[in-house]
Amino acid sequence: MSNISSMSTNVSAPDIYDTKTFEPARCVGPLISRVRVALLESLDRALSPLNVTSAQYVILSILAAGADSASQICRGISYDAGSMTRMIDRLEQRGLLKRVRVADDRRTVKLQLTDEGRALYPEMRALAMEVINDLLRGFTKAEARQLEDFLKRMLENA
Amino acid sequence: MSNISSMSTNVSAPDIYDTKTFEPARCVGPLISRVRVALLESLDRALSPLNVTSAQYVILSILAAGADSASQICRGISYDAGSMTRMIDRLEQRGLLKRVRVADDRRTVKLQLTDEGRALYPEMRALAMEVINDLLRGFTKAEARQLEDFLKRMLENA
DNA sequence: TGACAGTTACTGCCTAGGCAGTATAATGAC
DNA sequence: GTCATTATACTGCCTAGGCAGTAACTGTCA
Repeated sequence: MSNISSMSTNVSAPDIYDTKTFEPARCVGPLISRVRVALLESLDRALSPLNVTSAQYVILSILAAGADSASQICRGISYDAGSMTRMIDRLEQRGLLKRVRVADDRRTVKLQLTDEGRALYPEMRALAMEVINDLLRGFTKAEARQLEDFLKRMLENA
Repeated sequence: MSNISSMSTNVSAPDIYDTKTFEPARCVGPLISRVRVALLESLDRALSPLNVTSAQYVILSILAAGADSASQICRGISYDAGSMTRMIDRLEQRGLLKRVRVADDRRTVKLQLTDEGRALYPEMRALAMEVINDLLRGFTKAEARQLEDFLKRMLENA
């Protein structure tokens, strides 16, 4: 069976779960939620020596990936703009980043890592990588790439 | 490359991500979080006509799967016991379940679906199934089983 | 140019989960 | 049989995200 619609018959792939056998508590939904919880718990534990939470790390990693404004980050990860304001407050208070008003668009505040943020980020990144590698223990690289592919396809379907 | 350690050399599978190429914002971590958000958003949208939230549905589905006490559910999904008390309050107020004190262990309260809960649950289940099937659009059944397997293996690693 | 819509950041309010502490009941050790 | 330990549910407090409303600002278009 192919998951690609036939050009001649236009049939689509069958539904994965059917009414007779669908077990809500055992399908991919709860699995994804539980994996996420496990991941965040490990991440918080790993980052705690640096006095950084997993949520803070997420923001910093997006910043490090090139984003530089609050709204940009919010769009990128569907994060609430109000929460983002307060998250930035905390990160600023923690000394990891700073707000910089820019002249060409006085609505936006540019976000920049402080010296401490720049110094600490590689450590966070290394710890996070360790956590994820550990969660993927026993996976071949091909399997991991396939998992990424599955998740991306689910996102495209949403 | 095999993901099974060789018996003679005892080498383990290589790490999935390495320091040089690891991109925190593009690895499985954020993907899982985003898929979860997308899933819950769709679920909430689908269940809203029934006046049930995705969080409430989750509890009911575990109840329907055989669990019958609060602590049992909390253990099953790593849910906070204090939050569970209030969640049950809401579900009771919504008329979907009821607390039943039992004689053999007077600490526990048994949770039972009300008539309305029993009547409504199949509809919730059908809607949830639709949401997940939609998220898995284009997947073959083999791919979906493999995704489940990947997630279970990650949970075992945690 | 000036009204108007869209964007950005922020604030107040609400909800919900996490954590710590408590009361009651059951269990186990001795 | 009594006392300590554990289990269960609950409560208060805190934190953080979602939503709605606001103010400042930009860009557009009549």
